[in-house]
Amino acid sequence: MARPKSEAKRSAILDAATRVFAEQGLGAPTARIASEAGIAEGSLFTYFATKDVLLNELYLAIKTDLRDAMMPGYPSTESPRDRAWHTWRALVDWGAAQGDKRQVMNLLGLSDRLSAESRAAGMEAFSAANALLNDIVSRSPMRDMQAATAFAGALLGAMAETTTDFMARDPVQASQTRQDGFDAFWRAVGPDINQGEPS
Amino acid sequence: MARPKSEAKRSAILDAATRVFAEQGLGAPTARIASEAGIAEGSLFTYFATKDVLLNELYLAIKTDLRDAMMPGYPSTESPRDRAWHTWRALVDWGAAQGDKRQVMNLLGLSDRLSAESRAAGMEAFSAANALLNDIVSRSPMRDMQAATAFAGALLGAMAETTTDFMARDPVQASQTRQDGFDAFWRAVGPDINQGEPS
Amino acid sequence: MARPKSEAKRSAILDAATRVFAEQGLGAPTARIASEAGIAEGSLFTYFATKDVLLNELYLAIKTDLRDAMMPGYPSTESPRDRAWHTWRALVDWGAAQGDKRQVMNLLGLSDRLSAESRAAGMEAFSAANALLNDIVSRSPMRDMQAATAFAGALLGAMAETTTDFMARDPVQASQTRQDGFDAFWRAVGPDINQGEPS
Amino acid sequence: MARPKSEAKRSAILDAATRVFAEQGLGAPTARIASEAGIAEGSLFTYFATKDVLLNELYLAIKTDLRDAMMPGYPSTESPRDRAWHTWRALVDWGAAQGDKRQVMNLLGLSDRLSAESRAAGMEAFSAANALLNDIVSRSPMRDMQAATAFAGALLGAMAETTTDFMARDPVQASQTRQDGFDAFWRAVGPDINQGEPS
DNA sequence: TATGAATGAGTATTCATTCAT
DNA sequence: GATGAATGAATACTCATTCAT
Repeated sequence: MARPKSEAKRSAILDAATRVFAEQGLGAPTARIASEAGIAEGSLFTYFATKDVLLNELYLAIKTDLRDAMMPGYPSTESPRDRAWHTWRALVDWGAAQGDKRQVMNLLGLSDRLSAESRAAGMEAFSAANALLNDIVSRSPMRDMQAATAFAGALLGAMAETTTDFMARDPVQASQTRQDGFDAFWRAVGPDINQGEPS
Repeated sequence: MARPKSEAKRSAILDAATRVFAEQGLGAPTARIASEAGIAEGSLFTYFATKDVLLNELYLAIKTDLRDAMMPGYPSTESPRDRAWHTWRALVDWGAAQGDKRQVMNLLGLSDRLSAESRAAGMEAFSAANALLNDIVSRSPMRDMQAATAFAGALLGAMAETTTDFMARDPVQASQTRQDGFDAFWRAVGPDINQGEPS
Repeated sequence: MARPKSEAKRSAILDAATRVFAEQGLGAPTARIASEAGIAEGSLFTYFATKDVLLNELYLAIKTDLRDAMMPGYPSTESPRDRAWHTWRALVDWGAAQGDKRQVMNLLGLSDRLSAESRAAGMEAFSAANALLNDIVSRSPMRDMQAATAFAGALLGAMAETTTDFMARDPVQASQTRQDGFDAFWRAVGPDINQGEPS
Repeated sequence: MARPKSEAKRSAILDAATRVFAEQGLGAPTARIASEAGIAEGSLFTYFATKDVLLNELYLAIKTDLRDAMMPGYPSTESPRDRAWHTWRALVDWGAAQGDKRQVMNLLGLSDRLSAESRAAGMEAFSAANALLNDIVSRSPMRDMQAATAFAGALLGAMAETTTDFMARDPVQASQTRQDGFDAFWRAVGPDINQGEPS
């Protein structure tokens, strides 16, 4: 095969797209992304057939990146609270460190150009987190809710998102904010105080 | 010719824009909005000099609408928890009822076409809510945080948003979900149990 | 209405398209046509929504032009041969005078971008000629053929086309060539010599 | 490495081009042709330096193919009418059997991408037919025309083309149509009835 | 003021051709 | 010679904005 498609080039495009979309929104020209990636305008379409394909694959790449950031050091055998803390910390630190990725992930999440398949695939990446949430919710005051686990997951995402915003806004306090955010989350979703042991 | 430009037409444009942006994103053509509003393509620019002006004024209009929805029946003299509940309920019901407005508000919030002034003006609209949050936070475990009130406000917004999503997804359970969401919020931000009185 | 769509501009576009397509083929850029018509690149699409629409409407316009060229002075009450001669002459003179139109009509006729509707509408324009052909064919040696009239019409078109080519190639002999072509056509399709009267 | 470029591959490209151009017009991508021919995109340019070269050589190949189809069994010693009939039959049968080739030949004939040389070379292939036409025309009513032989040749081509169309349209009647077409041709171009012997 | 035609810069995508492997 | 990735000019069509009516 003559000059195989370079994985490095593919990554360069995804990285460039992340930067450019973060700066200019999803309406940014593909030509801008190509030049940012250091390739010719037309070459982008060798790697991603259309802009929509690029958008969808970028979403998956970012979700995968996030998942990979949450795995290392996961304390499977510790208490739910410890595991929740690990997850929270990874989530929030990733968001703070990968500002562009986080922003683009949100942009894509709201966009109508994301296919249902991509959305579903994006969720699948977090089955581990779901198991944890199940565990937590079973002892939570929310335990009787319909769709309690999904709701808890959504709250986790939303509260972590908020926390990340504040960490980015005031980096000096970042580690304290991270803790405060988690405490709030744990109060909201953690074990029922009148019922369970003090976690 | 005291007030030549018709206020009704201005509203029609804002309403049409809300509908069209919700359906097609902020990239939707102004021509589409004009036709949806029942006016000529060019007339839109009599009311809003550029598309960016329209975007910014739409944001303010929606924020104002939301604020107006939260005022009636506000129980100024009741307990913080009652006032918080009123606020929560208004917020979440508005979101559920005004799906398009909520969606467009989020779209605009993420957009880079929103001026800093608009963003600031959007916040100002909620000074009443801020006073309440101040009150709540002073008795909350978060009381020692930097920017505690702002953080609590952001959490309120994020958790209400999440709750609204779930209410829209399962209308049968909506009123229960609304309550569950509030309970979670109150656990997270409400008074410190070891310290304050049960509100 | 503010500045109504100008019929003159529409014609200018069709004329420009005829010239440009004749010179560069149907692949010629719409931008070229617009500039040739003296309007802005985008204005072309005010008059013809897509290039395909332009192609189809151009075909109809040319066919109509041809039909209109064949009507004046049609000797309805004369002998078939006289009527045939009038038709032939009009056809062949139009082709010689309107070289670009003839060429583009052929180009479009072969193109797969012509809709079935356009093709059908293009034929309808020539119902008068068909009546004449019917008349002629009934006395012709071809009278027993399946689809004799259609076949005779196709031969008329093909032979006139050939004749026009030779007239254009040698203008000095044009009027003689026109006559020779007709004579050949009449021998081929005209009345059976062993049977009918010498027309 | 006496003849490194494979003749088989060259033919495969020409065949593929015929099929693809017939289906999609001359604007079809070279990449499509290459893939249809079972070779790599770039390899096509080893055999044909540019697309225009391919177009011109394809034209010649088709013309040659047609000429070769007309040679076998040519009754050199028979009457002009018999020889004409043989020629007509070969021509028309080739057109009916080789629909794609005929169509592409016409497409190319109208195209401005065909060089004058190719056009001339295409004609040369038919010197045998020209001799025959000369013979026929000398006894024809057209005998006094300027360029009579060329005109007769053009009529032959045009009438055969028309006949082929009708044969393709109604295959059941094909052999009858073939005969009817020839009869019309012979009436148009054959010997002068008042003068020559009944051929 | 209202209208909608006119404008032309901007955009995703295609494709003949080149060239590193 | 064969391959197919790389290139960038070219092209149809869109759309915010202007302006003649």
